[in-house]
Amino acid sequence: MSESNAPEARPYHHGDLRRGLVDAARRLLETEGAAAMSLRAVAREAGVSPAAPYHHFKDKGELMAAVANEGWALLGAAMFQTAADNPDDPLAMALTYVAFARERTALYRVMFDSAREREALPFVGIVDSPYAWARDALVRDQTGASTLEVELAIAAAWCAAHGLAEMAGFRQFDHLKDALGGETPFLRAVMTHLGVETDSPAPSSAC
Amino acid sequence: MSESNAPEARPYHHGDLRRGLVDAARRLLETEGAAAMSLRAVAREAGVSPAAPYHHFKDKGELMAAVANEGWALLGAAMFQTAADNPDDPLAMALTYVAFARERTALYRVMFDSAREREALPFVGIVDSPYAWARDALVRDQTGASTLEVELAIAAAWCAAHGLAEMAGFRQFDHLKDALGGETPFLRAVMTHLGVETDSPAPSSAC
DNA sequence: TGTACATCAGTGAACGCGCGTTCACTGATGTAC
DNA sequence: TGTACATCAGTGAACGCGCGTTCACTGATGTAC
Repeated sequence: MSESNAPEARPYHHGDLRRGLVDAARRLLETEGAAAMSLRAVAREAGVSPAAPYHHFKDKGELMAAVANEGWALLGAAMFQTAADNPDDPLAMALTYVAFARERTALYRVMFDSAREREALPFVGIVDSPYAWARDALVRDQTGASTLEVELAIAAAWCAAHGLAEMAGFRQFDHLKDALGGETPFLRAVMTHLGVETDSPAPSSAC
Repeated sequence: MSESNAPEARPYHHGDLRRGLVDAARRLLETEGAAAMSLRAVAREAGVSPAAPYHHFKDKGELMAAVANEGWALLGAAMFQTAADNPDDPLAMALTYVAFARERTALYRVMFDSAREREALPFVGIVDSPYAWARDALVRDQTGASTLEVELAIAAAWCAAHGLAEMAGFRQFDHLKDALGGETPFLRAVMTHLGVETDSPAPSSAC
């Protein structure tokens, strides 16, 4: 009650500045965009001097990497939840992916760029593996499919989701969204077009 | 013969500095990447003082826009050529798109970002319209398809191509490329998976 | 329970840098007479 | 054909800015005795 409504009159020691910096960075990315995300701005946002972050991260790159990891963990958790709620529904998974990327564009860009160099899919090992879930679902659907075919299917779905996530906001598609009754129907329609379907019975080539 | 082999001892007036700046920018994007592409660096690369560009572009943004236009024109020309060489082959078109984006990553990023705000597809009106070609090919394939369905198909193919272009370099896919015998087979496999096919006889829902 | 001291996590001032942009200028070009 | 002059397209120095990073420092914390 009587305490100041300023940001809590932080004591000299922050408590968990590492966490605070990653959160501040995410906040900045969401509100100001990628260009505004300097180390100094992050420190400012966290209410701390420009030199403070160096007690927790070697350099700016290390902070960015931590932000990317955090982002993948968040997305992983969201997809894990979707998988639990909608078993055997690749479309629902894809829509969760796209929605996440659409809602946090700048964060998603940071995540995506960090994935470029990785050996493994970013999900693996971060959260108990939407990748594994996707693989299992596809294996269940397409009995007899080789590992290679399944991995190809996952790669394809991921590409489709990424492409859609980055393009869904294009003005060029406004009239399509209008015609279909909103953004979500548009997203569903495009993903369906690309073969990502609910409960997909895998259109076999022997028709 | 006797002339210096230095960059031609440019006279005081450049001749076509506007053109020179756009080319210099493209060169920088290809060799140094997006981060290195400052207005000053472009002027330097073009062999001109930092103030010179302001006689041809209002500000940095206007130069970037010109570079993006140039890029779309180049890509448009490449796709037009592909269309001429491989009629009725959406897959070939898609592969050309992906190859262009893969070979000039940074330029493609600039182009893509510039497309975000446009009303119309960037191709339209720049080069005699790969978009129109794509539409015609699809209309030919799927007689009776509504305009909306055709436009949805194009949107989907574009998303797929963009996603693949940005992800094809991922380390995660190395073993898939190896297993399939190289990058191109990998690209073909993914695009096929996403329904972009050579001479596509459009898998109808009445199977 | 109290005191000395090592360790940790902050501060704030300073560094050098490259950026976008502006300014007064000057060299080159072309047109009028 | 020659000269005066307006216009255009360059120059180079300067501006203020925010950046990443380093430095010597100091305040807070916890442990040993």
